[in-house]
Amino acid sequence: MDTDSIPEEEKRRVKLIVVLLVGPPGSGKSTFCNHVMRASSRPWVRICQDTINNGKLGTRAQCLKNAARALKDEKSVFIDRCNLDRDQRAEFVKLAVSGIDVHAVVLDLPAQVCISRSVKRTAHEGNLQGGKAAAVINQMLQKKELPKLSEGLARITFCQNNSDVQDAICAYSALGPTETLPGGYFGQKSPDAKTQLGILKFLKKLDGPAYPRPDLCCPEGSLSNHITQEMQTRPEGVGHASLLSGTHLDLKDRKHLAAESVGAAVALNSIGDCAAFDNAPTLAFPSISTADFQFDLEKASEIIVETVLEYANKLRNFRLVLVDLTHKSKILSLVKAKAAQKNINSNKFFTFVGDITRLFSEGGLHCNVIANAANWRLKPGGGGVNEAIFTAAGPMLEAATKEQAKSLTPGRALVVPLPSTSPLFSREGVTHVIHVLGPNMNGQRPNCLNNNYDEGCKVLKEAYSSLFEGFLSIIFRTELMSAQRNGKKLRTDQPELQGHNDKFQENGLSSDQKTKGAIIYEAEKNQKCKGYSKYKVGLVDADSQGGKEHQDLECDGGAAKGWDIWAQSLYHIAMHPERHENDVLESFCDVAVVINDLYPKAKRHVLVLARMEGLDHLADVHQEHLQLLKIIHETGIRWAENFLQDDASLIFRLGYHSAPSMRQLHLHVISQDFDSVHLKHKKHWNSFNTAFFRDSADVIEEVSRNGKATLRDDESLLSAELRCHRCRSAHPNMPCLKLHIRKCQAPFPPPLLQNDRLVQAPTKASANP
DNA sequence: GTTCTAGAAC
DNA sequence: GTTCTAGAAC
Repeated sequence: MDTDSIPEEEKRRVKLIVVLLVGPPGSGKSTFCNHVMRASSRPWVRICQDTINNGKLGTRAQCLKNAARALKDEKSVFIDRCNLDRDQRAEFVKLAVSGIDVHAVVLDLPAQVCISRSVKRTAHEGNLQGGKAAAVINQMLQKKELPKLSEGLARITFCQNNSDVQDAICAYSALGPTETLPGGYFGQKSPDAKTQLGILKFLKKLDGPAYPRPDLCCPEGSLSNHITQEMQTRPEGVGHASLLSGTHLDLKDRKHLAAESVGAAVALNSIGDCAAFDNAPTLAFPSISTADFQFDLEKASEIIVETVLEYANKLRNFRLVLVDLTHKSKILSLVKAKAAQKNINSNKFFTFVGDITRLFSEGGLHCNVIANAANWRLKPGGGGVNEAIFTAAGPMLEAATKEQAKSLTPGRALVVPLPSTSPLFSREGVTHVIHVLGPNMNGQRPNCLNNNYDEGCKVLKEAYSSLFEGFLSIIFRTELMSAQRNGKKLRTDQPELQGHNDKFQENGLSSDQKTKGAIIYEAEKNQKCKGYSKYKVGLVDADSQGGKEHQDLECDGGAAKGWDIWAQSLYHIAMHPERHENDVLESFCDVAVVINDLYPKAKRHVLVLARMEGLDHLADVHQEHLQLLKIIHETGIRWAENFLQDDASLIFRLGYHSAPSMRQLHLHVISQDFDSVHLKHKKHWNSFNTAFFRDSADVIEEVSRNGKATLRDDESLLSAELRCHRCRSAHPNMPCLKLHIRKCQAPFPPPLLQNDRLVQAPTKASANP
């Protein structure tokens, strides 16, 4: 974005950032910068010492000079050099003056990875390639000194694998010109480590707030034993978090904070699995209705665990944290016990003792969303969590809330994006507050249910479902905003879809976090449906979707569910893209994965896989997956457009097979030349050129309107006569058809030219209305 | 999803 | 001889 296009008043608020990339050659520093710069709406300058001198190696002084010049031009800066030790970083840290933050992004990938990348390079800017790379990198890593906040850095993000890198790219890509990221340590790494430390070592050596590992259950007996022993000797109320935050913190100055695994029975598969959740979107929530509203604790804990269980498998990478101020909290013990019984994944759900308004600053637990046990008037005061949150957030929370709704009914949740000026945002990294109103059993408070627990349990369940739905929708909207920031808008002129777009723009992480439309989340009342993001704009009546034949989307943990082994390869790639690095073209913000079709049926044919359990095929798609469908669509469009840059003569169609052979929802992005040796059978042709193929834009429209897509999976479509997709002429067999389509240049049938079903180069599109 | 095979149809 | 189809195996 050109700074000239930023309005004057905005310009004054532009928040500049200097990001020092820290990592040896081959760690992906330049790639990181390029990804962010391509996707970001903020102006960036990449300063690379390897090329700064007219394309040749330059000096640190030149880098500094260029950085200062870029900042003067109100451009944020990437310092793309190794920056491996403190001295190398020091001069750049001095660029931090008023209004300019200096961050570090540490690309701490295994040395072998960096060496292997460097060895393979053929055109590295610094001419470090081939065999000498290994020696140089090993030498450099000997001197590595991980950065610390005390050097003067405002934020340090540690990336230890590709997934961490992707997350960091997303975080920086999503930053508008006036935004910044919360300060502190992100990711987990002891700044004192020279090499990858054993996990216990690095947990004990953190020198500042970092994510604690409350959920730590190590498969190796030695570690868990060690921790158990330490817990036995620590002062009461001081849990893992304090232990993990290490010896540099004065425990006396801290409130007693304890993070506790609620699923201790579940051992993690590997330490890597723990790390995957460190940067996951996290919702911290208090127990609803059990304090002032005097709801029965036993029943409440049952409902919490039951609802968490339903949501825990809906998305791969997020965390839910039940928070209470006191270690002796009965509700925490009850929930802990019940969650352990149910074997809930302790990465995704755990309890935490602490002040919900100071989880990061005092407990090192970063939660980007917190829930408020609100009152029906959505007003501050009244003590408890409500008063604490309104006080900590400042008056802007009341104003932001008021803009959205004046009151809340029991069982509902209201998502309020927090203005970036709020201390909760800047200090704790909280981007949204979700107000929740639970059922009341206290005669001294409004809407008392007089011990009617049939109704009470129903309402409490709705309250938690609404809360979790609100949280998941924030994740989806954030992903979508990120997609839109890539400079592409959803390709649809459907008024209904446009409306959804507007909603996202209003309620996503906009630069000033302002919102207009109110989104009230309500639980799906039909217990048969386990959908999770049904939302409506404005204050709406709670109505049931009643009678809809929703499928149970519960996760099966990877079981075949009737799919043969050969049909599961896409599923495995979607669930574990890190294990298929050679196949994965792009992993988009943990939501979608792009791969080449193994047997492409055209010159260009890629698949966009949904990274969500339980979405085996189009039949599993419902209203709650709308955002995901849009992200997949957007990703597909982006790939089509990339291909068009290479070959403007191509035309793409995006869609789903009504009844795919392979498990895991996947979007086909396929060029319409159908020029491929793999296109052999009638079934191949008809699966892309009859109603069996459902255009992505139509699917989105149908799901948005009807909550599901129309499927045309009758076998007769696949065995229908062969017809050219352009001129509709019939052909006796595949060779004849293939001969014909090679030369047929007839315009596409009118239905294909509507609703953006075809993606083509702009000049072609205008010539082919 | 693919490959392979056998037999039918042309 | 070539193409198509269906079924089995993976």
